[in-house]
Amino acid sequence: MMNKIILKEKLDLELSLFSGQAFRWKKKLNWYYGFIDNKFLKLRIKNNCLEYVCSDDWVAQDKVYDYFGLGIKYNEIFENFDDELSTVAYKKLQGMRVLNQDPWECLISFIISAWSNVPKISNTIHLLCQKLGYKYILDDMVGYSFPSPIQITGLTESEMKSFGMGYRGQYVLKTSKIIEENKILLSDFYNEDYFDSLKFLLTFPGVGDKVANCVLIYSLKKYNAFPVDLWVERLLVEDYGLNKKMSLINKRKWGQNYFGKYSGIIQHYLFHYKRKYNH
DNA sequence: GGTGGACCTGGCTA
DNA sequence: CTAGCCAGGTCCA
Repeated sequence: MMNKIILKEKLDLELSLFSGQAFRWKKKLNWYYGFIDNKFLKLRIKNNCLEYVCSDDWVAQDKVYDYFGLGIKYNEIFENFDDELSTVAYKKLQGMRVLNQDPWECLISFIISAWSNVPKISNTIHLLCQKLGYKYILDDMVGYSFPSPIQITGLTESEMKSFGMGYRGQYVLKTSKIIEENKILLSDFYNEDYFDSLKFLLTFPGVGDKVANCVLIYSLKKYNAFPVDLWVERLLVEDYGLNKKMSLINKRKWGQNYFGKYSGIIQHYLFHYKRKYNH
């Protein structure tokens, strides 16, 4: 059954799903296949509507709406912020939304992402899901749900290695154990502020300032989170005149201070713009 | 508190 | 085809 959401905000699925914030979406014949609220579905844009079809389980409209953060008015954010490069990036990448992904999947995905590259990250996550996830079928596409913490704790080191996790395998295992043993619900951090959430995320092995800020901006709605990766660092030095030697944390703080309340959303535009157009 | 190396591994490019 | 470089960083000394 087809579901429709009328769009008031601009939404570009290609840019939103393939700008390096999510790693598991697949495109086929104008449909984008993936998981929202842990259920397999497909999406497309048609006549200013976001259309989606679920596989087995129903996905509520507000979950899809929320996944793309459609309640946030990007026009206001960028119009109220007078900065040349941000404006250029915004115009060039209109419709790119910062996603609100599942925090657990996001945490593990970004631990895996450290010092790696997107094709490899996607492949590793895919192998993990294929091994443990629940299998869904929609049309001729197969999807595997993201495994729970307790499922991951059951894996052996050699299995982790076979997914291509490298040294990150230990981090993923340990983090899963901590979450499982302490019955931690990452969704509780929707109600905590940025600083407390950051402090807590940093206690997990394999989670440093960059990964923590990714989890905060791409899943926990902390819109002032500001991940400083290689690209953003280059951008801050080359385009905003920061001293190369400034520490990563101070670069992050500078970004949050300069770009303001929605610095994380602006960051994502600048990040993708820099990577795509301005090597 | 801040700094410099080491680090699994596969994709990518010469 | 193969070598060598590089990648959405983190940890530890």
